[in-house]
Amino acid sequence: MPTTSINRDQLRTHLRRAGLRATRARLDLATLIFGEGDRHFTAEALHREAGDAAIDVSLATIYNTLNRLAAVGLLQRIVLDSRRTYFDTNTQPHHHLFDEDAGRLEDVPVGAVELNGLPEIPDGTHIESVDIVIRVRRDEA
Amino acid sequence: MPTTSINRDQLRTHLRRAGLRATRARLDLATLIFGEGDRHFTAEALHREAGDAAIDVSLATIYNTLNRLAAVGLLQRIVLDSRRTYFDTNTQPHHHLFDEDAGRLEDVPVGAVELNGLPEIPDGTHIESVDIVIRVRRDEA
DNA sequence: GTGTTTGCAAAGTGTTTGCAATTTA
DNA sequence: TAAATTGCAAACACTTTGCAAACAC
Repeated sequence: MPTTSINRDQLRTHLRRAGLRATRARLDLATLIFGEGDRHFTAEALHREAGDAAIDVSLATIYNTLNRLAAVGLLQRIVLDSRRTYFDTNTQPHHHLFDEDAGRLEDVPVGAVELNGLPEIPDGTHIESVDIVIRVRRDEA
Repeated sequence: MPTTSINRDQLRTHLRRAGLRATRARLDLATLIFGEGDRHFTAEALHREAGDAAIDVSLATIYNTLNRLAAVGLLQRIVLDSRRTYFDTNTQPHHHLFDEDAGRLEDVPVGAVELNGLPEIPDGTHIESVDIVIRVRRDEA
């Protein structure tokens, strides 16, 4: 039994701690989402995956759940373009590498990028996040 | 007369060089867009601004024009969230600071951020861009 | 003249919302 | 039982597209 597997009780606890009711839909989705290490996915992809796993959840509930999980910090939202919003189970600070042609998103550990010095920020504000996205494309043939 | 002002002939040349026909709509829009130094704006904002300036251009043409200008490198596109796509007249490498509460986008000169080392990128790909967005929020009262 | 661009309205996407029915605690 | 959540369909905001008329070169 892999150490990464998570059982329903643990998920239930996770949800409760985050102030969310442990409904069937959320437990089912959480199993998919947090079942196996770090992952990136879109709402649409998760919906498809749920369907394949015979988990019957509406797209509205997918969005509802993802938004809540993101709001409580259990997921990170990454917007790549006006058509693609990904969710990331890795909520530690890190960056992203996006393959525009394959539409694939990968984590880049913070260590791989050294960032020195940040600009002045406006008075009365604080930094919420520093998002770095490295976009790559397939070389021309 | 400020040195930043650009006249129609210069704009006409810019467009031609980029392989775009210098139509009335494009010249009018280019005047707004490139008329006064670096700026950030959304398609919607530009449409409103055009209306205010008695420039009669449809939203479809705004998008069409912005997309072409971005495609030929005269504008940079910046996606901040799934609802907001900004265009930036500054096409030099630089980063962005986004005030989430005010919805305001500012340039951050490359010099203000020192980026050392980038991750390995997949074989057969090249880096298209490295986008850094620093998101700030108003401090709680 | 010929190919490009425009404007309109209509179609698309991805996401959110209103609300009654259901489920959770 | 009260409050939260679900599912559906309808609404949304932003963006793109099809096509005939207008225009640039």
